[in-house]
Amino acid sequence: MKPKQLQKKLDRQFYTRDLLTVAYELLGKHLVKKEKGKILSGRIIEVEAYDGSIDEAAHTFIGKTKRNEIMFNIGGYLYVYFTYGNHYCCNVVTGEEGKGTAILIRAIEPLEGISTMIKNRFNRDLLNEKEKFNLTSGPGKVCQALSINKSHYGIDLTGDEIYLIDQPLIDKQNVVITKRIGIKKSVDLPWRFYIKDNPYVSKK
DNA sequence: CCACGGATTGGCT
DNA sequence: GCCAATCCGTGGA
Repeated sequence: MKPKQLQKKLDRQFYTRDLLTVAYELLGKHLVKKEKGKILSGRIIEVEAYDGSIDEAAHTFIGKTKRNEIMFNIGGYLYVYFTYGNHYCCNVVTGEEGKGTAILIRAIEPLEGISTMIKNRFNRDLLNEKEKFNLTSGPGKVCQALSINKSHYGIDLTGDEIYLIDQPLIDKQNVVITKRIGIKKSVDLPWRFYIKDNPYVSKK
């Protein structure tokens, strides 16, 4: 890790650009969560883009509701939703105000605060070999490991609690662009981006 | 008020 | 690979 003063937080301008551009560029960036002085962070390995204007799988396809309203903000806010009765998933809102676009963070590679993430995920202090890559290899897992829940809905990512740190993408030649998974509508849009061969990529 | 299904996960076959 | 768990948001009556 670089010393703190050399780290550059991604700013509003980064998030307000085109959905797919931001989705691609999120790969390799560091996601940071601060809570009670503890820092939890990881490198973004896998994302999916959602655009309510043309994409039936997006939560904003039905228009603005109380649940999805933050997705219509200008880029740089956190959209957290609850699903399947158990899981939270977090998204980065992108674009200009009113677009209804966001990017689901599907997997990260743990960097800082790993022991806390283990505790958050499994309520234990140690992992067996099988669990090592099970820590943050899915959208629900990422939120559980970082303790992200509905209380973080709408957080401004240019603030100090949850934010992203700029990093060069060292796997540029290893980015895979393919169809999204776990959805039933608009299944053919190639809006899933991940780093090939990284062990934290979620299933398939 | 009620019915339905989901941007998932983990356990079992 | 298959499937149940679990509950809230959404839409229709």
